Amino acid sequence: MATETVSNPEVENGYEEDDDDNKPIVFKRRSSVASNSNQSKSTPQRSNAVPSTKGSPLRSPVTSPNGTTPSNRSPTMKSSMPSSSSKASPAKSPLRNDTPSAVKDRSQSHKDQSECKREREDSEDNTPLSFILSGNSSRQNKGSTSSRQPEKKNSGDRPLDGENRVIKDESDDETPISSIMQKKVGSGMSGSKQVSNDEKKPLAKKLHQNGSVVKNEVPNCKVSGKRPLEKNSTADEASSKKLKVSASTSSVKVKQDSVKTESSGDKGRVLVSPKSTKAKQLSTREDGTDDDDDDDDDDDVPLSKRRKSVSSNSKFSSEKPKAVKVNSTSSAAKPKVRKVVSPPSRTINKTSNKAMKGSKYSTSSKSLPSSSDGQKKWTTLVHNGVIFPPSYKPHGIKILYKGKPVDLTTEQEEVATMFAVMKETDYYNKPQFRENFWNDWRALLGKKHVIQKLDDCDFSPIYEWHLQEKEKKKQMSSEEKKALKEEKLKLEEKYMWAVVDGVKERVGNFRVEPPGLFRGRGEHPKMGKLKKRIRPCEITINIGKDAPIPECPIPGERWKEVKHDNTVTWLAFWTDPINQREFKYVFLAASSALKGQSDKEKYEKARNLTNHIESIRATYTKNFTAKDVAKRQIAVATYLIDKLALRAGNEKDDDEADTVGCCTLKVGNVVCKPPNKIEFDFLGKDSIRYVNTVEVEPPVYKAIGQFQAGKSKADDLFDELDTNKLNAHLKELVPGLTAKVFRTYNASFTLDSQLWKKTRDGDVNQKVQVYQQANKEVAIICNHQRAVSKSHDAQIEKLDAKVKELRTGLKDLETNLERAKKGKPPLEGSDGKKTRNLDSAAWEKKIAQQKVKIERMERDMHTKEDLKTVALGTSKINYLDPRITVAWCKRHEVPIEKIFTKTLLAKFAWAMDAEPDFRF
DNA sequence: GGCGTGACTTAGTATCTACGCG
DNA sequence: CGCGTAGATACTAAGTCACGCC
Repeated sequence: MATETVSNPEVENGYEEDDDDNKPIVFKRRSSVASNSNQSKSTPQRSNAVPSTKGSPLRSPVTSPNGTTPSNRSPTMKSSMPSSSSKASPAKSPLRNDTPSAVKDRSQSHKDQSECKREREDSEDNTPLSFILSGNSSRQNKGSTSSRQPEKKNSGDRPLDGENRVIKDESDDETPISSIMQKKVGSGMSGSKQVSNDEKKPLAKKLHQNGSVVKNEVPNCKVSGKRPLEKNSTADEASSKKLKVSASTSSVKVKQDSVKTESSGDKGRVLVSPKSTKAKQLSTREDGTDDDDDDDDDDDVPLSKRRKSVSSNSKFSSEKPKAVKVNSTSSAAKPKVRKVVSPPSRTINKTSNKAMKGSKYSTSSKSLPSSSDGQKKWTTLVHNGVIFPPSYKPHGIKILYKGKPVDLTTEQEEVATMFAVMKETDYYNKPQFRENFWNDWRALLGKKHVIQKLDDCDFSPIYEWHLQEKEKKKQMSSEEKKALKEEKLKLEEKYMWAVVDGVKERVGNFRVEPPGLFRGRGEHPKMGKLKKRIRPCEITINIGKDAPIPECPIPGERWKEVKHDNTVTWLAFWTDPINQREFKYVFLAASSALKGQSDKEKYEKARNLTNHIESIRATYTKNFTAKDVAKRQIAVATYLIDKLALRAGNEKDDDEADTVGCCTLKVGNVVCKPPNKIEFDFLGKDSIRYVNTVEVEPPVYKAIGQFQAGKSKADDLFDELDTNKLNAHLKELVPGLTAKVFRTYNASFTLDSQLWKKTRDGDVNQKVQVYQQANKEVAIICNHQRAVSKSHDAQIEKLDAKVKELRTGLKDLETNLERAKKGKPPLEGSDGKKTRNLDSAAWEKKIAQQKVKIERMERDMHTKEDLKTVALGTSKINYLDPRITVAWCKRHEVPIEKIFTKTLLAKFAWAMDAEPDFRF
């Protein structure tokens, strides 16, 4: 929603920026630690502990006219705001449930809506529609098995009823890594003024302003970025990084003092304070422009001016003027050279070769490949290729055919084992899976084999054996396990790293996929097919021209081909054995500078959409009634993508699962419900079901009706449209714009506004809850679902039992209080033991503690129930601009590691020095 | 324009790990 | 101090989108 820039106490009271960027931020450490994740996770709100409506078509009760089962998941629709026009329809408060909390929710949601409306009005409509509207989306899961239901959307708006409650233990946190990385949110930071300033302004305006961004442009993660990982990294690596830090700092004109070394505990990380060097360096290097200037001084610049400067600095924005540039990465970039084997990289980084041998990794301070040039992704690339899975060791266990043991060759046994092992999975009984498996296995058995029918095979002996092996493994002593692990590590170590332009980077998937049975999602026509073992002769290696060619790990075999293409980022690839038209690539890990760079560009592109969203919405709104059908379809499709965060929807082949996205929606996926609601029900990516009923603008409603007219259910709704046309159109509006940018935009925008709006004073765990709530909003908008864990019900039951127990205890305490007041001794405990005699005050204290405990546990329970089908991780990893999170953590003194795992910290290294007042 | 190829991001789930609890 | 779990990571499937060719 439009950011309601409610003035934030935190801000006002202030955090102040330490003007001096040089000081690392130190967050207060609170004492006890145990602030467990549980608490941090729990959301205060309780959603009716409701029974999941598995299976039932979920509709948002409110929105769906027929009010089907209230679903836990059905997001309440917040309002069906028409897109650009600011006539937000009055809150329709579609609450799904009327539990007391829901009621509360509703009122809150009304409020939010009106706020939202107001904001939108003056905010030039930047609120992602999806956020505003997706409200009542009730999505559900694909499969029958797991009931993933969509969450109600409104939740975020619900009052965090537990928010201010003080919870014992919760206040503690350890000293955050973050603190190390963050800038102190300290005193009198100009930012605070700016912020409050900001607060009065419509978001849209703000968005054009904030200048902090510039500083945040930190393509290079090398510095702070990698620090967190060092903990685990080898000495070599660590040293290399340190080197790099210094190298880079010195190589660029930067304020050196912004680079800090600080140790957290004894981890000894090297950190860069927020307004770091990196940013400057990078920006300098990258675009050849030097942001430096804006940097620190920026703080004195009114926000209003700042944002502009940002734009001129950020790649994307700079693109604006020149259409061409915009696309830097994509279009402009790749073209011609792509296929050409890259020119010899001239500079060979000698150190890197050495480095591979395990010595030092001196870091070239040079920069990241800037993808703005589009073509060259690296100059030197050194790596050791890929590692292959061990060859199959036969176990000799025989399957039974019509009750009798059958001899199998090693190869036949291997495949039989793949199947046997899946005995307890859903796949095992799926006809399609069995058929595909049988076809491939039969080819190995040969036509004349004793085994003629899969159904007559009994694989349980192998399955039993498999279970035993698993158990054995589990029973190993921790020493044995450790030894095994080390051995594996030793074997793999050399494949884990690559040196890119002199920088040691982790390789993502350096293991060649082992053979197995294809586990396609949903009703995939190829499920169960044998994924054969990949041999070296099928693998193409991509490596620097002057780097040593990795030795083929399988004796007597060789690579298919060795290329030296520096316009691509893959290190190796092979063709997918299941789909010969596709490839499997080996890339660098997400923590690499190369990935970080493109990640940052992605977010900048989305962020730039803020500057155009208004006109885009105006355009499509105008075209809802266009004469030309194609034009109208584009308008409506864009609207849906914007409003509901739908995926583009490329065409699919028959040999893939039958799923759709926006452009491929079928007439039957959409039902018009007068007067102007549309019910969506389709399988999207990964065959995750999307069920949502939304109110749309009347012209959209009418248009959809027209698109359906005279067609059968299986026909394309948008028959004049495909993703190419849609994206071509979007590109006309804003260079570089494609359908998926809207998802990123909506997700990040939502997070940003929710955080600004909802964060209140409180302890860290309460704030973390606010974050999670916002994260959940996003997950719901994007329809990120997960299967309910097998043990979910049991866990809830357990918690429930505990709560009951606690309540009984509470009663006893209350009885004893009464007795104490009357001067009577306490009753005996349930265990028959004598209870200590206490005075009233002591009993009261105990009662209060007990209540807190109960509330906390109930909250945990509800959160668990609430989130059982919502996957928060996906959006965090892929859609939420980490700078929003970093800035929020800084503003509110929340240790960043409460939000990001170690891996995510490494991945988002480039974002770590975002300013506290960063706005998406 | 439509289609196939290629490269890269996004996705859910399987498996591993670390941590709190009895 | 072992056990069970939740959370983190690994794995790989399934998307998006650009390009080049016809």
